[in-house]
Amino acid sequence: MFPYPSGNIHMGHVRNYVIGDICARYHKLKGDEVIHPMGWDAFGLPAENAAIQFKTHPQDWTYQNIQNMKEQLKKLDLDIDWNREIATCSKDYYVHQQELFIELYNAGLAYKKDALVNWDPVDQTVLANEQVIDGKGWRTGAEVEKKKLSQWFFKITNYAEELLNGLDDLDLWPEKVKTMQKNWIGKSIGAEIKFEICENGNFLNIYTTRPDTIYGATFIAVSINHKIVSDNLDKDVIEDIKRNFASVNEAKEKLGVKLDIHCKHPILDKKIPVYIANFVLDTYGEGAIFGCPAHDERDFEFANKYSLPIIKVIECDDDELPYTGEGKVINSPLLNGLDKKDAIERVIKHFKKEGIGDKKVNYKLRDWGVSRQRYWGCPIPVIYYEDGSHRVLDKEELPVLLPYDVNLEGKGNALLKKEDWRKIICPKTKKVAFRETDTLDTFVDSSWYYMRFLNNKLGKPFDARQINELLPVDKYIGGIEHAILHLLYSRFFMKALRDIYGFKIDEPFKQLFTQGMITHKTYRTSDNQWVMPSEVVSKDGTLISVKTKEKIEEGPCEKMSKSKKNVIEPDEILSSYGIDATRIFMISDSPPDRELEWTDEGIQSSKNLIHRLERYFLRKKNIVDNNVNKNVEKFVFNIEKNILSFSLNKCVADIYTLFNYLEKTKTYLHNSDLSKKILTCIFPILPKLALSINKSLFDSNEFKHWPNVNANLLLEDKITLPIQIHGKLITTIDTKKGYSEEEIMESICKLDRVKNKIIDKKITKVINVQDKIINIITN
RNA sequence: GCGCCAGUGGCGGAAUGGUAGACGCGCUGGUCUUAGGAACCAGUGGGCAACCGUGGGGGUUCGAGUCCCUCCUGGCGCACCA
Repeated sequence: MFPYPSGNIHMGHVRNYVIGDICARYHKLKGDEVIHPMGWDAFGLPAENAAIQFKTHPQDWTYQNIQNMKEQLKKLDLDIDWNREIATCSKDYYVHQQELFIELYNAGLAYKKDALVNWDPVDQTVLANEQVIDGKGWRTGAEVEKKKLSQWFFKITNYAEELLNGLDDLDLWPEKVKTMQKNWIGKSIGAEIKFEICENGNFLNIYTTRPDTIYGATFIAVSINHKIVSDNLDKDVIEDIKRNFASVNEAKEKLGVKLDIHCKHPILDKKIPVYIANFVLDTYGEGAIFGCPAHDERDFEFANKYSLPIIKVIECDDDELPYTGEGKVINSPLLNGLDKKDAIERVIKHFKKEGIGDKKVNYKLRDWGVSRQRYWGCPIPVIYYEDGSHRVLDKEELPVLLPYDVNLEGKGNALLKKEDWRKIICPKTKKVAFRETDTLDTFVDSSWYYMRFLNNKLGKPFDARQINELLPVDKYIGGIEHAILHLLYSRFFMKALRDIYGFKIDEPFKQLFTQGMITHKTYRTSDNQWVMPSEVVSKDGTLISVKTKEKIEEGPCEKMSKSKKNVIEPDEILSSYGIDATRIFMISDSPPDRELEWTDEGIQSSKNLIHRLERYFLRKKNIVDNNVNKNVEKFVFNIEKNILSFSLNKCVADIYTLFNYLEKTKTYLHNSDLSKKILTCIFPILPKLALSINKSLFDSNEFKHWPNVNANLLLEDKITLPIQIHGKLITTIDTKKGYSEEEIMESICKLDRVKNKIIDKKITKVINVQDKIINIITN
């Protein structure tokens, strides 16, 4: 995943890109065609905020950061093809994105509608859901308001079913990510039922997954934002109710307001009251439910509070109420005696016959709101006429360039104030028109960048032939924090563009690897001020601050973060430990998908290993051990296996194992062919070290091919066979593969440890797993 | 509350149902020295031993860290989703 150019690379980037680099270098040695690109997710709020804070321009700030971070990345010896570099804020990128927007619009996948959005009253902008934390703006801390605004949406819901089903085929994705996406899409199967409103004969739609409990329905509850509310109550009254609801949001206490209307029960001849309830979501289903207090916890709580009847319709004890489990239906003439599944089927059939309901599949997933009231983003290619109508531009009218010269002072979107940019004469109608001032969510930028990498200089977004040939991305590496947003949006884009451009590709990323975070101990003073690790020293067993000599408390290991000051700067590490030690430490202590704890001992021992390897190859050639070929062969085999399975921590163990063996047996390979093999295998992990040794031993500047593994050499002839009695290990015996059971049992029975165990016992059974283990069973 | 993942030495972690603890860190003892952010050698799950040991309890199996059931603990995600 490409980085956001925030200023400096951090250790998380280092780990991410080192893991990817090892894979890329390995596959190149295997002769595979490898595209290993890098780019910048360069639009977004932080640039604008920084620009205001430091009195610079978002573009200047961003490009300066890109330049800086590119230099830092280059120090990591990454085998990146910089010719493919893209920055999403460059017009060479976002202009093509405007074309995609037009295509999506023409395909009916982009549309405009009024919607309730998160509005930050301080920053005067809409915030994405993920930028709202506990109901407050992430940057301002201000209470976020719900505001109705006209917004652009992408119709991701059209693909809900396919996005869900497609997960089953992503067998190289972590289960966790797939589960998260599944939950986010949130498919449920239920029924939609029309309730007739007694007072006016209109209908109210509700969605339920439990139509089998319909006989237990004693009230209807709707969301405060439901249309029926504004039809029946004055604005001020609604505002009052909203305020009242907001006051108990945290406590989740059930609140309701009774409306002056009733619904007819769809089967029974009775009227049931309609409430506005604070626990009914306007964003799920129809924003309206029927309440069945006997078999739903929320309805039960609500019914008790407002003294509504509770009618039991699923068999259970009274003290079990609300009972939400399975059981036989009771008190329901049409459904009595049926189990849940049959009752649901039966009642839906009835509703269908009566024309008041049907089976309904519902998704939690909502359409993707892509409008942002911000300057630093991709302009949406739309214009508005003075009569309020709008027109999406034609491709020929592109590009809509983001103006550089804007006034970022003050609040709100700078584009709104940029009158000479906003106001145009529409070339088609010759009428006065105004450009759309909202820009696209940055997640749009990152939804298709992997396609642009295939040819970043093309005069159109991408070449369909190339997409078909090269996508999906074979290995995609990044943090799990993108599990839903970026990875779901990208999957949607792949499918939508497939349908528009006729690609044969359904999924953008074949294998997803989510690397773990890097953690570090935290330090704080007695008055709870965070302290940088580099400012802490140990003196006489206690930690003190270098600067103030204050006593320092050591806290738990946590994700590196600037706020807790427990960060290690890659630049400092690279200059004191070097690139090779830094790279190998990134994969040493933990499997790459788990947390890695940064420790001084860890990085130091990585550095020691690098020195050890350097020293080893300087030694005079001395090949004495006749197992050396076999051990090198095993090494090649294991490294390859472990790179392919992302078990990179085991690659490090493989290196130690090999060199422990070589040094133990005093086998020095110097410039032998075996050295070349070994160096080729460590090259993907430690390119600088491998190249420098390669230069001095072989006067060569490259590694050409990954060594072929000679499977015959891997076969062990001699084995140490474990001997068990009743499944417990007793001893081992050295033998050769292919021993005969009869002969070996004879020797085994002579072994003291075995003899003592089976003395005055009879062997009733011998389980011989040939060449693996022998288990002796006695009476 | 729902879902997912994970519990193995002092620590990070290895183990296609077949010798638990590879490899590293740390620690102990020793060697060497142009005193280093070294290097080298030996040792390092517990127990004097028989033996005991992979969160607890059951089960399947000749054999379980691994499979099944159940409980406990921790982490992550979602969360009034009807």
